[in-house]
Amino acid sequence: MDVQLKRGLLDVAVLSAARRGETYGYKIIKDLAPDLVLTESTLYTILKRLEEGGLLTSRSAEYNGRIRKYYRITAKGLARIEEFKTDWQEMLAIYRLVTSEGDSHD
Amino acid sequence: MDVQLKRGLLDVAVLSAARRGETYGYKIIKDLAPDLVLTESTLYTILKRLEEGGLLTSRSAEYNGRIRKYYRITAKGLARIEEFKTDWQEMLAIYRLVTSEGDSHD
DNA sequence: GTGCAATACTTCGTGATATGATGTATCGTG
DNA sequence: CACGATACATCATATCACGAAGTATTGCAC
Repeated sequence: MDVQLKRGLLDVAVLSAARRGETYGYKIIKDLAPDLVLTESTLYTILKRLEEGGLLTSRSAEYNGRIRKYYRITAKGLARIEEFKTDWQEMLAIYRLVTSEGDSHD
Repeated sequence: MDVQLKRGLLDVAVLSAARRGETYGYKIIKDLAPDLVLTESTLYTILKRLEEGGLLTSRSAEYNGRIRKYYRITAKGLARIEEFKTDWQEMLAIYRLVTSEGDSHD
């Protein structure tokens, strides 16, 4: 998929993965995998940004000898998803503009 | 609208503006204006990129004392729009993933 | 006839961001 | 022990949108 197109979905996709309950980076990658492919470096960059922005909170805990950083979505994160829904409507309008075959007006 | 979200549409929106016939920068801005706001610096950057990529061709001509650079879409540009339509289906899948309310409200 | 908005294109600098490469460390399996 | 999977982190790089600033002409109001 086109990188630029993907950009707008990355943040919200990660947020949505955290919406169903506490989760962690490696799991998010696996969970999104069928629909959205992202590498570790991309994901951890996003997680850091979302946490710094207050859209996610985290706690580190040891699990089976490995440290896991568990993320939880905040109210701000949920609000972000709602904003996305509004934005999507604008996206749809542009999508229709782009895909409307020359219906010859003007 | 969210900048990242907009990114994926800019190129194809500009291409679609050129699909209905030869057009030029300033006009594209006005034509897209209701649906998609973009400044001159953004648009001309995009036009340059699209031309360098062979998605548009241009010719400069004087119109009423001012120089206009007319753009025409190429086969490659049209193909890019078709690709976008495919990508959009993937976008839709992710959109549904993001907007599907928690299948169980716990 | 001067000022100002609109038309029209260009270039530069900056900030945001996705991603490959690389590194660290543990666990399970053959 | 070797190796893949699990798990997180950081750095360098390339791409890109956009504000700022510049150049130049037309047309209109005063």
